[in-house]
Amino acid sequence: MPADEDDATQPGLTRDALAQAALRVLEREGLAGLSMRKVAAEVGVKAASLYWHVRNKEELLDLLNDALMADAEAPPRSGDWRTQLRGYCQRYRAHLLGRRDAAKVVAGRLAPGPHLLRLMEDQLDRLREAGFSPADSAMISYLLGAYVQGFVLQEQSPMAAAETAGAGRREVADAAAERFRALPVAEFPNLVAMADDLTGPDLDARFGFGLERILDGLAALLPPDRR
Amino acid sequence: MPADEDDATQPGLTRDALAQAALRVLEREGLAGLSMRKVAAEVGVKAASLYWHVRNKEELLDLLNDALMADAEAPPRSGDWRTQLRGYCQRYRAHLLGRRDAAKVVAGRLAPGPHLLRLMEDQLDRLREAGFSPADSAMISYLLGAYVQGFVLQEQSPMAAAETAGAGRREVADAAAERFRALPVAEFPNLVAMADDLTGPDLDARFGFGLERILDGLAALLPPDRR
DNA sequence: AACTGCCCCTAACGCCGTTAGGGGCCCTGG
DNA sequence: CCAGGGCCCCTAACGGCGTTAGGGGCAGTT
Repeated sequence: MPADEDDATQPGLTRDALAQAALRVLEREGLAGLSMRKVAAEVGVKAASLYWHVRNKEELLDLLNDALMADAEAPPRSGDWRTQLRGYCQRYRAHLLGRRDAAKVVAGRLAPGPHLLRLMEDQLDRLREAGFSPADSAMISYLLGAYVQGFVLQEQSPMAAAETAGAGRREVADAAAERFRALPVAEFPNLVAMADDLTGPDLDARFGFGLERILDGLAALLPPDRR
Repeated sequence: MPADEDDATQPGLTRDALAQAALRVLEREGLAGLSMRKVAAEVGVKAASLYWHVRNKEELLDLLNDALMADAEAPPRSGDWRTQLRGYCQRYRAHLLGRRDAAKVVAGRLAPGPHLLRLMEDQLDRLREAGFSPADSAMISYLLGAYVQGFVLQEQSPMAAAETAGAGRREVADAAAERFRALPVAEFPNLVAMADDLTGPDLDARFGFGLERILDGLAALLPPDRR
């Protein structure tokens, strides 16, 4: 009977191998298409066998959540605090955007995995070094996380929808702009007038804009000589 | 045969009645427990019948999304722009927090429903009035939305998990703090030291902190005499 | 009276998460 | 050498899910 499916069947199944398999299934099928049965098949095993390694799907998603963060990198430790913090947020966004449905997996998961903890630790360290108080540093970390995750969640979901349909990123934005323009002008004058501003496809610029506003606000917390 | 279930069976089924039923099921069972079959039962009908009124579950979720925003209220049009904008964000957060799984339903839904459009229109109006350019106003609206949704998503999900388990909001926070404190100090000195700051249960304060930073950043966009 | 939409039904498809229970395999201790 | 026991996978099944096909009754129109 032919046995080997693709890979790590050799050394027996590890939780780590499961996480990697889940990662591949996520990339291929999206979060909605990620099922126990498919992950099991990915490692060459039947669905029920997964429950030996994992309590339930929720726990598998925790593993997946951490695996998604495994190769996230902190920005170089050079430049002022603002440069470093900006680097953090932009890398985080790019990282999430680069993996299918990553924002949906990450968002609202209660416990950060070890890889994310490592990043948080480093980020807090830099915040302290920049001169923020411990309490402020913690809140800032939370603030930045909420912004980046919220932003990516909104920009990544339409991409997922677009994959379902045939369209690309550009078409989705155009369709959205069209919907705004089609609104009754009497009732929604601003939405109609700003349709292009609201739906413009340059999400990088929109993300950067918000980020700079936040950084401006953070700078005001520091004594003038440390800004 | 006894027929009447509870309500709107009288005038025939409307999409609006469907949305209301979905809202009730959401409140009772949470998003994970919201199924076509349950919504159908809620209106006294079998599951397949829903497909006469709605293309698929996704479309029902769109209706639900709008229904969730139906009774959201804009803050009073008094005070300076900062007061009004703060009111917007705090009301939005409170509104989402007040309905079970609302953040999950709203997050990443591509098309805002009519009720949300009305709020956006009003918010844009006030931004313009405060002196922000059209392009800036659009980006600011997006920024605030991302922050509030991202924040609420992170704070509401543990509540959902807590419902599943037996714990309350407080216990969840304590458990999280315990996890941070239990980390190896050598590797995560900041996380251990700031465990209380990171998991403190006063989410209102944490939300307010981030919000004020953002508002500070926005103020810098205005000419000094309009701040 | 026949027709035509409207609105609901039953039945079924294939998928899902999860559990019960069984059976090989290998390591260990007698 | 053999018995026991953990480890790891299996088959089979449960109830629930979204969705579709096809049918039927009831209204209003022609």
